[in-house]
Amino acid sequence: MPELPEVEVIRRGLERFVCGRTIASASVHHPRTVRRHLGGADGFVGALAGRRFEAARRRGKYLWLPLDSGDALLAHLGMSGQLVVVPQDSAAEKHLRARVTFADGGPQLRFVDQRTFGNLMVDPRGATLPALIAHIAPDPLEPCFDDEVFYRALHRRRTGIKRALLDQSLVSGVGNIYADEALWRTRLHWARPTETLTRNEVFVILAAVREVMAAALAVGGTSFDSLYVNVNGESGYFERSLDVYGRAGQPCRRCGTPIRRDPFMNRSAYSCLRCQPRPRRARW
DNA sequence: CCTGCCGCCTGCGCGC
DNA sequence: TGCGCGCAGGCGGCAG
Repeated sequence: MPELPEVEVIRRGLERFVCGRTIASASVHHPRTVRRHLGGADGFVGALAGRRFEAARRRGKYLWLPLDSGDALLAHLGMSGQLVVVPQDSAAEKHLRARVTFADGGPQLRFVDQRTFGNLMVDPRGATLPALIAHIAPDPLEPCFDDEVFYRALHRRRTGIKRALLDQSLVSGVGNIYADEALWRTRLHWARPTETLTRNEVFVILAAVREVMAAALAVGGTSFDSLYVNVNGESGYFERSLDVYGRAGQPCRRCGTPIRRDPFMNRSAYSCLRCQPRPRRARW
Protein backbone atom coordinates (compact mmCIF):
# COMPACT_ATOMS: atom_id res chain seq x y z
CA MET A 1 0.00 0.00 0.00
CA PRO A 2 0.96 2.22 1.48
CA GLU A 3 3.38 4.15 3.39
CA LEU A 4 4.73 3.69 6.88
CA PRO A 5 1.54 4.43 8.87
CA GLU A 6 -0.58 2.07 6.79
CA VAL A 7 2.06 -0.67 6.99
CA GLU A 8 2.32 -0.19 10.75
CA VAL A 9 -1.45 -0.61 11.05
CA ILE A 10 -1.05 -3.95 9.23
CA ARG A 11 1.88 -4.96 11.42
CA ARG A 12 -0.16 -4.45 14.57
CA GLY A 13 -2.94 -6.57 13.14
CA LEU A 14 -0.53 -9.37 12.28
CA GLU A 15 1.00 -9.22 15.74
CA ARG A 16 -2.43 -9.64 17.25
CA PHE A 17 -4.00 -12.20 14.94
CA VAL A 18 -1.13 -14.28 13.54
CA CYS A 19 1.76 -14.36 16.01
CA GLY A 20 2.17 -17.59 17.96
CA ARG A 21 0.14 -19.59 15.44
CA THR A 22 1.50 -22.62 13.59
CA ILE A 23 1.21 -22.85 9.81
CA ALA A 24 -0.45 -25.96 8.42
CA SER A 25 0.16 -25.11 4.78
CA ALA A 26 0.60 -22.25 2.34
CA SER A 27 -0.33 -21.81 -1.29
CA VAL A 28 0.67 -19.41 -4.06
CA HIS A 29 -1.89 -18.37 -6.64
CA HIS A 30 0.20 -16.03 -8.80
CA PRO A 31 3.86 -16.60 -9.72
CA ARG A 32 4.78 -12.91 -9.67
CA THR A 33 3.96 -12.71 -5.99
CA VAL A 34 6.97 -14.87 -5.07
CA ARG A 35 9.27 -13.67 -7.88
CA ARG A 36 11.91 -12.62 -5.36
CA HIS A 37 11.91 -15.94 -3.52
CA LEU A 38 14.89 -17.86 -4.93
CA GLY A 39 13.33 -21.29 -4.54
CA GLY A 40 10.18 -20.41 -6.47
CA ALA A 41 6.65 -21.13 -5.30
CA ASP A 42 7.50 -24.70 -4.19
CA GLY A 43 10.40 -23.53 -2.07
CA PHE A 44 8.31 -20.75 -0.61
CA VAL A 45 5.52 -23.08 0.42
CA GLY A 46 7.99 -25.65 1.76
CA ALA A 47 9.75 -23.10 3.94
CA LEU A 48 6.47 -22.14 5.63
CA ALA A 49 4.79 -25.51 6.26
CA GLY A 50 4.88 -26.51 9.92
CA ARG A 51 6.56 -23.31 11.10
CA ARG A 52 5.26 -20.92 13.73
CA PHE A 53 5.12 -17.11 13.44
CA GLU A 54 7.09 -15.61 16.31
CA ALA A 55 6.69 -11.85 15.84
CA ALA A 56 5.71 -9.08 13.43
CA ARG A 57 8.34 -6.48 12.57
CA ARG A 58 8.59 -3.51 10.24
CA ARG A 59 11.14 -1.13 8.80
CA GLY A 60 9.77 1.58 6.56
CA LYS A 61 7.30 -0.11 4.23
CA TYR A 62 8.74 -3.62 4.66
CA LEU A 63 7.11 -6.15 6.97
CA TRP A 64 8.60 -9.39 8.18
CA LEU A 65 7.38 -12.21 10.38
CA PRO A 66 10.21 -14.21 12.00
CA LEU A 67 9.56 -17.95 12.03
CA ASP A 68 10.63 -20.56 14.58
CA SER A 69 12.99 -21.92 11.89
CA GLY A 70 15.15 -18.76 11.98
CA ASP A 71 13.82 -17.64 8.60
CA ALA A 72 11.28 -14.88 8.19
CA LEU A 73 8.32 -14.30 5.92
CA LEU A 74 9.14 -10.96 4.26
CA ALA A 75 6.40 -8.90 2.65
CA HIS A 76 6.30 -5.74 0.61
CA LEU A 77 2.81 -4.53 -0.31
CA GLY A 78 3.84 -2.49 -3.37
CA MET A 79 1.04 -0.21 -4.56
CA SER A 80 -1.98 -2.40 -3.95
CA GLY A 81 -1.02 -5.31 -1.68
CA GLN A 82 -3.20 -6.23 1.29
CA LEU A 83 -2.62 -8.71 4.10
CA VAL A 84 -5.94 -9.74 5.57
CA VAL A 85 -7.00 -12.26 8.19
CA VAL A 86 -10.30 -13.88 7.25
CA PRO A 87 -12.27 -17.03 8.14
CA GLN A 88 -11.00 -20.14 6.36
CA ASP A 89 -14.22 -20.68 4.46
CA SER A 90 -14.69 -17.12 3.20
CA ALA A 91 -14.80 -16.78 -0.58
CA ALA A 92 -11.56 -16.21 -2.48
CA GLU A 93 -10.90 -12.52 -3.17
CA LYS A 94 -10.68 -11.54 -6.84
CA HIS A 95 -6.97 -10.76 -6.54
CA LEU A 96 -6.00 -13.41 -4.02
CA ARG A 97 -2.29 -14.16 -4.64
CA ALA A 98 -1.24 -16.35 -1.71
CA ARG A 99 -2.64 -17.76 1.50
CA VAL A 100 -1.50 -19.33 4.75
CA THR A 101 -3.70 -21.86 6.54
CA PHE A 102 -3.16 -22.48 10.23
CA ALA A 103 -3.05 -25.72 12.20
CA ASP A 104 -5.59 -24.35 14.69
CA GLY A 105 -8.25 -24.14 11.97
CA GLY A 106 -8.72 -20.43 12.71
CA PRO A 107 -8.72 -17.49 10.32
CA GLN A 108 -6.39 -17.59 7.33
CA LEU A 109 -3.76 -15.05 6.39
CA ARG A 110 -4.29 -13.95 2.79
CA PHE A 111 -2.24 -11.78 0.45
CA VAL A 112 -4.46 -9.92 -1.98
CA ASP A 113 -2.80 -7.71 -4.59
CA GLN A 114 -4.51 -6.19 -7.61
CA ARG A 115 -1.43 -4.88 -9.43
CA THR A 116 1.11 -7.52 -8.34
CA PHE A 117 3.78 -4.94 -7.52
CA GLY A 118 3.89 -6.42 -4.03
CA ASN A 119 5.81 -9.55 -3.17
CA LEU A 120 6.33 -12.21 -0.55
CA MET A 121 9.43 -14.28 0.17
CA VAL A 122 10.96 -16.37 2.89
CA ASP A 123 14.24 -14.77 3.82
CA PRO A 124 16.90 -17.00 5.39
CA ARG A 125 18.26 -15.71 8.71
CA GLY A 126 15.62 -13.04 8.59
CA ALA A 127 14.86 -13.21 12.30
CA THR A 128 16.65 -9.94 13.06
CA LEU A 129 16.95 -7.92 9.85
CA PRO A 130 16.33 -9.68 6.55
CA ALA A 131 19.30 -9.51 4.17
CA LEU A 132 17.10 -8.19 1.40
CA ILE A 133 16.25 -5.01 3.20
CA ALA A 134 19.77 -4.26 4.36
CA HIS A 135 19.98 -1.45 1.80
CA ILE A 136 16.94 0.27 3.32
CA ALA A 137 17.68 3.12 5.71
CA PRO A 138 16.01 3.18 9.12
CA ASP A 139 12.62 4.90 9.18
CA PRO A 140 12.10 8.13 11.09
CA LEU A 141 10.09 6.44 13.86
CA GLU A 142 12.94 4.06 14.76
CA PRO A 143 15.06 5.05 17.77
CA CYS A 144 18.21 4.34 15.72
CA PHE A 145 17.32 6.94 13.08
CA ASP A 146 20.01 9.63 13.26
CA ASP A 147 18.84 13.07 12.13
CA GLU A 148 22.40 14.36 11.83
CA VAL A 149 23.43 11.47 9.58
CA PHE A 150 20.38 12.18 7.42
CA TYR A 151 21.28 15.86 7.16
CA ARG A 152 24.83 15.07 6.06
CA ALA A 153 23.61 12.57 3.47
CA LEU A 154 21.14 15.12 2.08
CA HIS A 155 23.87 17.73 1.91
CA ARG A 156 25.94 15.48 -0.34
CA ARG A 157 22.99 14.76 -2.63
CA ARG A 158 22.35 16.68 -5.85
CA THR A 159 18.61 16.33 -6.16
CA GLY A 160 15.32 17.80 -4.95
CA ILE A 161 14.01 17.33 -1.42
CA LYS A 162 10.93 15.35 -2.40
CA ARG A 163 12.92 12.90 -4.49
CA ALA A 164 15.29 12.49 -1.54
CA LEU A 165 12.42 11.85 0.89
CA LEU A 166 11.16 9.10 -1.42
CA ASP A 167 14.62 7.50 -1.63
CA GLN A 168 14.39 4.54 0.75
CA SER A 169 18.16 4.35 1.08
CA LEU A 170 18.18 7.78 2.78
CA VAL A 171 15.06 7.42 4.93
CA SER A 172 12.49 4.65 4.64
CA GLY A 173 8.74 4.66 5.01
CA VAL A 174 8.02 8.01 3.32
CA GLY A 175 5.93 7.86 0.16
CA ASN A 176 4.11 10.30 -2.08
CA ILE A 177 1.41 11.31 0.40
CA TYR A 178 3.47 11.95 3.50
CA ALA A 179 6.31 13.62 1.57
CA ASP A 180 3.88 16.24 0.25
CA GLU A 181 2.16 16.63 3.62
CA ALA A 182 5.43 17.08 5.52
CA LEU A 183 6.77 19.62 3.01
CA TRP A 184 3.55 21.63 3.17
CA ARG A 185 3.83 21.72 6.96
CA THR A 186 7.40 23.00 6.71
CA ARG A 187 6.56 25.50 3.93
CA LEU A 188 9.29 24.13 1.68
CA HIS A 189 8.86 23.49 -2.03
CA TRP A 190 9.31 19.91 -3.25
CA ALA A 191 11.97 20.93 -5.81
CA ARG A 192 14.26 22.63 -3.30
CA PRO A 193 17.82 21.41 -3.95
CA THR A 194 18.92 19.25 -1.04
CA GLU A 195 22.38 20.77 -0.76
CA THR A 196 20.86 24.18 -0.01
CA LEU A 197 18.87 22.96 3.00
CA THR A 198 20.21 24.08 6.36
CA ARG A 199 20.62 21.65 9.21
CA ASN A 200 17.69 23.27 10.97
CA GLU A 201 15.45 23.00 7.90
CA VAL A 202 16.25 19.30 7.62
CA PHE A 203 15.47 18.75 11.30
CA VAL A 204 12.17 20.58 10.89
CA ILE A 205 11.30 18.41 7.86
CA LEU A 206 11.98 15.27 9.91
CA ALA A 207 9.86 16.57 12.76
CA ALA A 208 7.02 17.22 10.31
CA VAL A 209 7.35 13.74 8.81
CA ARG A 210 7.09 12.25 12.28
CA GLU A 211 4.11 14.44 13.21
CA VAL A 212 2.10 13.65 10.12
CA MET A 213 2.86 9.93 10.37
CA ALA A 214 1.92 9.82 14.05
CA ALA A 215 -1.33 11.65 13.34
CA ALA A 216 -2.18 9.23 10.52
CA LEU A 217 -1.33 6.23 12.66
CA ALA A 218 -3.61 7.46 15.43
CA VAL A 219 -6.61 7.19 13.11
CA GLY A 220 -5.69 3.99 11.31
CA GLY A 221 -3.80 5.42 8.32
CA THR A 222 -5.00 6.89 5.03
CA SER A 223 -7.64 5.12 2.92
CA PHE A 224 -8.95 6.68 -0.27
CA ASP A 225 -10.72 3.50 -1.28
CA SER A 226 -11.12 -0.16 -0.47
CA LEU A 227 -7.56 -0.99 -1.55
CA TYR A 228 -6.16 0.34 1.71
CA VAL A 229 -7.45 -1.49 4.73
CA ASN A 230 -6.17 -3.11 7.90
CA VAL A 231 -6.07 -6.88 8.40
CA ASN A 232 -9.76 -6.80 9.32
CA GLY A 233 -10.66 -4.99 6.11
CA GLU A 234 -11.33 -1.67 7.87
CA SER A 235 -10.37 1.70 6.40
CA GLY A 236 -8.33 4.43 8.05
CA TYR A 237 -9.58 7.97 8.42
CA PHE A 238 -6.56 10.17 7.74
CA GLU A 239 -7.73 11.10 4.26
CA ARG A 240 -9.99 13.75 5.76
CA SER A 241 -6.95 15.31 7.47
CA LEU A 242 -4.79 15.66 4.37
CA ASP A 243 -3.72 19.25 3.73
CA VAL A 244 -2.35 19.06 0.17
CA TYR A 245 -2.22 15.53 -1.22
CA GLY A 246 -4.94 15.03 -3.81
CA ARG A 247 -6.37 18.54 -3.23
CA ALA A 248 -5.50 20.15 -6.58
CA GLY A 249 -7.54 23.31 -7.10
CA GLN A 250 -8.90 23.35 -3.55
CA PRO A 251 -7.93 26.19 -1.20
CA CYS A 252 -4.81 25.88 0.93
CA ARG A 253 -5.95 25.43 4.52
CA ARG A 254 -3.45 28.11 5.62
CA CYS A 255 -3.77 30.86 3.01
CA GLY A 256 -6.61 29.94 0.66
CA THR A 257 -4.47 29.83 -2.48
CA PRO A 258 -5.54 26.94 -4.77
CA ILE A 259 -3.38 23.87 -4.29
CA ARG A 260 -1.27 23.10 -7.33
CA ARG A 261 -0.52 19.72 -8.85
CA ASP A 262 2.72 19.26 -10.77
CA PRO A 263 3.75 16.18 -12.73
CA PHE A 264 6.58 14.51 -10.86
CA MET A 265 8.27 11.16 -11.57
CA ASN A 266 5.27 9.95 -13.61
CA ARG A 267 3.09 10.83 -10.63
CA SER A 268 2.19 14.04 -8.86
CA ALA A 269 3.52 16.60 -6.42
CA TYR A 270 1.01 18.79 -4.57
CA SER A 271 1.92 22.11 -3.01
CA CYS A 272 0.74 25.61 -2.20
CA LEU A 273 2.79 27.99 -4.31
CA ARG A 274 2.21 30.81 -1.88
CA CYS A 275 3.20 28.94 1.28
CA GLN A 276 5.84 26.95 -0.59
CA PRO A 277 7.41 29.27 -3.18
CA ARG A 278 9.31 27.55 -5.93
CA PRO A 279 13.07 27.99 -5.47
CA ARG A 280 14.99 29.91 -8.14
CA ARG A 281 17.12 26.87 -8.73
CA ALA A 282 14.73 23.94 -8.73
CA ARG A 283 15.69 20.29 -8.91
CA TRP A 284 13.60 17.23 -9.45
C1' DC B 1 29.82 6.15 -7.95
C1' DC B 2 25.40 9.08 -8.65
C1' DT B 3 21.10 10.52 -10.75
C1' DG B 4 16.89 9.96 -13.15
C1' DC B 5 13.97 7.35 -16.28
C1' DC B 6 11.33 3.25 -17.59
C1' DG B 7 8.84 -0.75 -16.88
C1' DC B 8 6.23 -3.74 -14.19
C1' DC B 9 0.50 -4.61 -13.48
C1' DT B 10 -4.79 -3.90 -13.07
C1' DG B 11 -8.63 -0.98 -12.72
C1' DC B 12 -11.11 3.33 -12.60
C1' DG B 13 -12.86 7.71 -14.13
C1' DC B 14 -12.82 10.99 -17.58
C1' DG B 15 -13.50 13.14 -22.21
C1' DC B 16 -14.65 12.23 -26.82
C1' DT C 1 -21.90 2.40 -25.06
C1' DG C 2 -17.21 2.03 -26.18
C1' DC C 3 -12.46 3.46 -26.47
C1' DG C 4 -8.28 5.59 -25.37
C1' DC C 5 -5.94 8.13 -22.10
C1' DG C 6 -4.15 9.47 -17.72
C1' DC C 7 -3.81 8.33 -13.25
C1' DA C 8 -3.05 5.50 -8.79
C1' DG C 9 -0.21 5.10 -1.91
C1' DG C 10 6.25 1.62 -5.04
C1' DC C 11 10.54 0.18 -6.39
C1' DG C 12 14.20 -2.52 -9.11
C1' DG C 13 17.13 -2.28 -12.92
C1' DC C 14 19.67 0.07 -15.96
C1' DA C 15 21.55 3.89 -18.98
C1' DG C 16 24.09 7.90 -19.15
